Amino acid sequence: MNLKELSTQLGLSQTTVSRALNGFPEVSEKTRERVLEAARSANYRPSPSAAHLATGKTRVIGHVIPTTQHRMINPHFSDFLAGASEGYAAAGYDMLLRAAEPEEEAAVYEDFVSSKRVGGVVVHGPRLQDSRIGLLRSLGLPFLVHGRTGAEDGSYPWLDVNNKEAFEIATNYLIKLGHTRIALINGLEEMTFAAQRRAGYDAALQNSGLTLDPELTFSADMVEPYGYEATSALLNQSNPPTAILCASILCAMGCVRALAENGMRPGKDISVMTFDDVLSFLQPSGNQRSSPAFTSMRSSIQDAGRRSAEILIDVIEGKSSDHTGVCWEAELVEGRTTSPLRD
Amino acid sequence: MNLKELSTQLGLSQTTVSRALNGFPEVSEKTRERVLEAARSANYRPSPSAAHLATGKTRVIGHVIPTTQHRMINPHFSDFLAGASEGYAAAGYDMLLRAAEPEEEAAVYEDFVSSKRVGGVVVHGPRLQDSRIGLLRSLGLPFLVHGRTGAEDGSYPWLDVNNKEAFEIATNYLIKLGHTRIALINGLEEMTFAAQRRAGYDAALQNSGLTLDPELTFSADMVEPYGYEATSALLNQSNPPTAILCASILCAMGCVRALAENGMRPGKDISVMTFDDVLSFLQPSGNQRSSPAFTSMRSSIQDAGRRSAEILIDVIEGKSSDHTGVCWEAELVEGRTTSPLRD
DNA sequence: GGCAAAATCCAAAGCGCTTTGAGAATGCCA
DNA sequence: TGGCATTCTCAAAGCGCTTTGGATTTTGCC
Repeated sequence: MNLKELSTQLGLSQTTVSRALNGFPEVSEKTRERVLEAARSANYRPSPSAAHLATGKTRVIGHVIPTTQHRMINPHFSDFLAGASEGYAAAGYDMLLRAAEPEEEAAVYEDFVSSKRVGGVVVHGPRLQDSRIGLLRSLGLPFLVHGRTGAEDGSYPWLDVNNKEAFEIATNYLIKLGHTRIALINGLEEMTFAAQRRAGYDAALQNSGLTLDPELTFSADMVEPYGYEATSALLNQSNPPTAILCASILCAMGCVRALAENGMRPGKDISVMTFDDVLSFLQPSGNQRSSPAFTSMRSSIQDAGRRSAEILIDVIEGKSSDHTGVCWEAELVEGRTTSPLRD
Repeated sequence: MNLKELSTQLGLSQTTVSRALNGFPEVSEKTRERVLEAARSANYRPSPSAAHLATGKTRVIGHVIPTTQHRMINPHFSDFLAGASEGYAAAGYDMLLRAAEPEEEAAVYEDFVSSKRVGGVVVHGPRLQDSRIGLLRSLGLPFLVHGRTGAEDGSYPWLDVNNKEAFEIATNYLIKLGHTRIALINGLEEMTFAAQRRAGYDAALQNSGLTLDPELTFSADMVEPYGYEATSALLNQSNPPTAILCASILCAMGCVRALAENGMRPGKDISVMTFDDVLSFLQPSGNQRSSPAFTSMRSSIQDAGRRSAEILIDVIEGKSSDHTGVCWEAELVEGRTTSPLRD
């Protein structure tokens, strides 16, 4: 069933039917009703390709999946996508995914533009210095950054968590509990989010007059085994920390695993705090209770995905161009993995 | 830059240029070279929408993301997608994602067909009785099932792991170690994969003359807190198991967490085995070693995604229609979480 | 009742590509 | 050198939609 068939069936022109379906004012309410009803019962869907060709607009948002050498798929990334896809679906948009090596990413964006495949893209994992912003701007491809670059100047749309503030709060929380040797198991510090977290951690320590011990800080991809490795290394030190701050709940789980192997209980023998992206597969489902119950700074990455989708669509449709940047505050959640320093 | 511009620039007709680009034999090698070079230097990309309109074919594969009430995004799902998107990218295909409530899934497929959005779909999470196969067949939309339905009759393409065999092997492995009280923390048994795993477990116990204790088996979504809950419940029983078999490494991690809280060490005080989908974010990255080192049945879900993509593309392009079903065997990996039953 | 204005509706062009059916150029042989 | 079979190239139609500019009908008002 296409427009032509539908319109002859209705005894109307294609113009009128198209206008009726797209909500143009030139068509009477009565006719519109009749058209909508016919379209519904005939199960008519306009062809997105034809519409794209005619209008130059496409209701598709592109995301590039980085395929690193380790084939590491960031679960944070997939939860973000899940949220975003809900946002898209609600607005009648679709999500297009393309796998690419990091060095191919620029070529993918160029391909998106010259083939007119997508109406906009979401940039993932921004770095302090990120050439993608300049590229996308020069390509004229609408975009939204999940996170920020280092030199974020309000000149492009982004959605981010206030990572510096979050880690300053977390570190201060541990300091207030009496801890002075606080380890940081951070993400890759070339990434803006991790650099900001580091800055928050540093600031809190300095404001309290504590010294930064380089032996207590780690920086790597936030996977479970990394949390395990880093914690094992910490426990082997001559003067181990009394509190550990993790950048992701995945690291935190690896951390707890290492502690358990060494007979240490988080919240009793040592304090553990983490940033919690509310990853879906770590949440209790159904009527089960009990999560790891970490003391954490919490901000749902899935919600961020949903909101990002909405903002980007607004940008593409020119509804509100004043979205330059949105910053969310993380929430402090007190769990059972922290306690005042003993003796 | 479009075809028309490119062809006038070359002093050729659109036909010739199109044929040169698409590898038709009617054009001389010399001309083809010239055309390809010009296309490259002009950074020309044909419009997928226009090509779609002209040919009726679209190089896009659809995936439906189920958005359950718990907003649970299966990390197994996302690792599969990561693999699949690599397979698509290699063949010049793209992946289209659409979020939908489970009950909307059928409507999404109908929409895909009537709007001609995709050239095929991958069906995720097949159940023993699954109406989607019949629907897709009647819609004439090419598809591949990741997994199988219960009544798999070789009449549709699928890629699956031999789950029954895998869990029979795993259970037998534990039995050989002397265990007789073996718990199963399984996935949702309405799903085929979980039902098959259950069947393998049952078969192994029966073949060894062991009795099935319903108190030792659990069935739910495979998230970490579920593994924790189930294990906690098991440890509270009057006659707790001496071995636990988990359906996912996520459950296994929850299981180990519960054990640790109760002062039990896997591989020492109790044996733990799991199915390992080789989830990327649990793998050590870089030069770190050490994973949880579970004794496990292993099969990479990311590889499955990649292969699924290849098969589905073959089906769509009519290259090989004899792909009715592909069954992979899981590999037994001996880790440090199992040991012979003591006393 | 008559006329302008408003409300409806329509034919046709065009988006960028593929592909059919036919024409021009080339090579080969007698 | 002429005639025929190949080889290469082309103009034009069509895919399903939107949108311009114009035609037709209805309405409002004196």
